[in-house]
Amino acid sequence: MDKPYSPFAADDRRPAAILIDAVERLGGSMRFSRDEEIYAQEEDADRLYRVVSGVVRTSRFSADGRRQIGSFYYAGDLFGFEVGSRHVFAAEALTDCEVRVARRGAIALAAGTDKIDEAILGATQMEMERLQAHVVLLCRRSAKERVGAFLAAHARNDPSAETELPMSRQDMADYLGLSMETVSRMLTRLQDEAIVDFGSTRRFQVRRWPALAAMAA
Amino acid sequence: MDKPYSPFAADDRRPAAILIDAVERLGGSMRFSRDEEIYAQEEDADRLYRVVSGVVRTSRFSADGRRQIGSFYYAGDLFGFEVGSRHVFAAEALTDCEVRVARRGAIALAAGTDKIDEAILGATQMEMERLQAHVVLLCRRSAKERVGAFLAAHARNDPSAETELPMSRQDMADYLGLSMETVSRMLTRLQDEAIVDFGSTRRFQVRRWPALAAMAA
DNA sequence: CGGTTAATTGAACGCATTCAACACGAGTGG
DNA sequence: CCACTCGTGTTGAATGCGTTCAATTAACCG
Repeated sequence: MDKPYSPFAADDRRPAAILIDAVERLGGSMRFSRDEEIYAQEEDADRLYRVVSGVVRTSRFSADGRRQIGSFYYAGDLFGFEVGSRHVFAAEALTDCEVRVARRGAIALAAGTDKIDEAILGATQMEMERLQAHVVLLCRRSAKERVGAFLAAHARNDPSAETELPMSRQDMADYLGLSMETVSRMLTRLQDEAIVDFGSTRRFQVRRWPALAAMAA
Repeated sequence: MDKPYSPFAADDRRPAAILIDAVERLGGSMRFSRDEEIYAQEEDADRLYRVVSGVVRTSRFSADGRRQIGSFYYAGDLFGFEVGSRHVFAAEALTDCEVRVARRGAIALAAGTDKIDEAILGATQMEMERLQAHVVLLCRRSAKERVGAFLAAHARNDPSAETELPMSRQDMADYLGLSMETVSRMLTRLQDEAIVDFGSTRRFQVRRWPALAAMAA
């Protein structure tokens, strides 16, 4: 099993091992093209998903049309268990992607109900940790810090390499609770301060990791 | 068992029934006076708690000293299971209160590991729903809407009765991601618009429920 | 009562938004 | 190969919302 990479996951991913395994063995493979819906807001949440390749985005529209991005999921990540019996967020393919899907019932049969509950609990708690960190980020941090933290999360696996951002500025904005323009401004500012260096609009290189990492804390 | 009241809980609290029961039967009773710590940030999370009387607040200090309030828990609410093995938030008595406490291990022995995992999973998912709603609130809503939603959540059980707010303006501010002054200003504004009516600083009556409820959506 | 903390109000500031114009890149067709 | 277009991203200027700092008032508790 290849080591999963996710900028948003907590470091310890052990509890999910059994789920990853089960989805891998019992799941069917599906392909989605860019912007295609994987599941809808309010849809029954009786499946577990794992990204094989590409990137998935979860989002939610409020009554007034404002969009909130829940998270981004990368190759190796599990998703679709964020909440109770119905999905609060919809999931869409951010890029063309391949996803493995397994019914919860099938996993429970194969692994035992207690095992799956324990594993889902572990995975859910990791997700919750991320959410709590996100609340703090949104509540207590400036636009520059939010954007910096976002870049740091994406670069953290290999800060010396060039990092690709698969999502649009609008996606970043809707995740960070900012306007697209502010995201753009903060990016140029981080660039002006020689903290990062954007080769193209969606590729960047970290110049001063300590300064960037400090924003993620 | 009296019906639990919590302004922040999701409507369906069924999954937690077994936990409530277990904590009730196996737990010991503890009393805390105002502002006393129930458990600390980073402390081991091997216990489950249930509020018998009074109000509990969970909070977290970041490195730079800024405080974030996680949630408030009222009589009947379970808390202490927000996340993995260590508490991310600390818990304090907001008012003098009585709390029942049980070790997870004891509950598992009595109810079976699978049962407790299932129940904790259900409770965790409810907590996550609240967190997701909170993220949307913080990301996408104005100060007035946030304060309105907060009041609506507290008044929703009995919108025609007078509602008491047990927490300070600063607590509200740290929960809503606003400054204390802004909270105060928005409250007077809601009062000026005849949406609510404050008899004293911590007691209010809803005047126009539809207008207030609209902010909670 | 006086002393203390909590809450409100005012004024000035600053950060992020909004609206608008412009730049850039990829793809298309002449 | 260049002109054109469309989507995406950047930049500028003006506005406004929420913060900050400071002063005042209200509630609480001895």
